Amino acid sequence: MKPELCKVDQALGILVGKWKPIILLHLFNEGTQRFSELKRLMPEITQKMLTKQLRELEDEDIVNRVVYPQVPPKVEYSISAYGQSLQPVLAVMHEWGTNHASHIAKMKNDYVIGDSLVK
Amino acid sequence: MKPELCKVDQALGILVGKWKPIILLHLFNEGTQRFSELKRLMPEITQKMLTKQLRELEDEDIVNRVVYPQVPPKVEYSISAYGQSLQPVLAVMHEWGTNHASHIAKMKNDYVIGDSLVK
DNA sequence: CAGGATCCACGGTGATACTG
DNA sequence: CAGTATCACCGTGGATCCTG
Repeated sequence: MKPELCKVDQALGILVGKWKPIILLHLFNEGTQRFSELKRLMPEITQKMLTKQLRELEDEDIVNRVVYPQVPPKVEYSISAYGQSLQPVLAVMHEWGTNHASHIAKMKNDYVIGDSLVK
Repeated sequence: MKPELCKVDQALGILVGKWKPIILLHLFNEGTQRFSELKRLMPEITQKMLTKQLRELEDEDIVNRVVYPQVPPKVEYSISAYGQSLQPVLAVMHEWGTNHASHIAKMKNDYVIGDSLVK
């Protein structure tokens, strides 16, 4: 079987990107946001990256981009109607991810205790 | 909020890798497999990549690696007890991914029809 | 059989500067 | 304000050869 035929990769494809999950989280939680508001919510992201990741999400019809023709410019981003369908997916991943973090922590801890040695 | 704090990234982290989803799919569907069997199931993967991705999944306690001390070597891989917890996650992603593929196809199709122009 | 070791190409990401 | 343009780095993945 070829990797392209694995549908999991379809979902993975739109989520992969250093900032995409956090961008989606903000749009889901805080609702419609302007470009500058998203930037303020994620101080470490560069404008270039924010633009790029938003464009990619827009191309996949996950987010809506609304431009107000005025000066200074105003652009609002929001989760599209179709994008709402991602919510359960993100919820499952978030839940599993939360548990996984503690699972790995516990594994390492057990090892240290059993070995009586750090590192 | 820092991207590292997004738990979705935890799940993403263990799934990201060109061959990981397909490897997991085979281990879930076909059960325990030898290294060479996995290689045969995925003719396009290189030995280096198969080894690397399996090691990473093993490090996350998703797959078990059992070495039989014999000549020639025999190594079997399987989904770990903990790794089973990934099944619902993959199922949701697979389902969403399947629908997404047709959604995007439909979008492009609508565009072509509405515009009466190809490309 | 199941890797390990190298070398290399490519794309994603970041820093910075500029613009309508 | 909301981008675009350019340059540079680095990790992922691939090709190839070697080994217990």
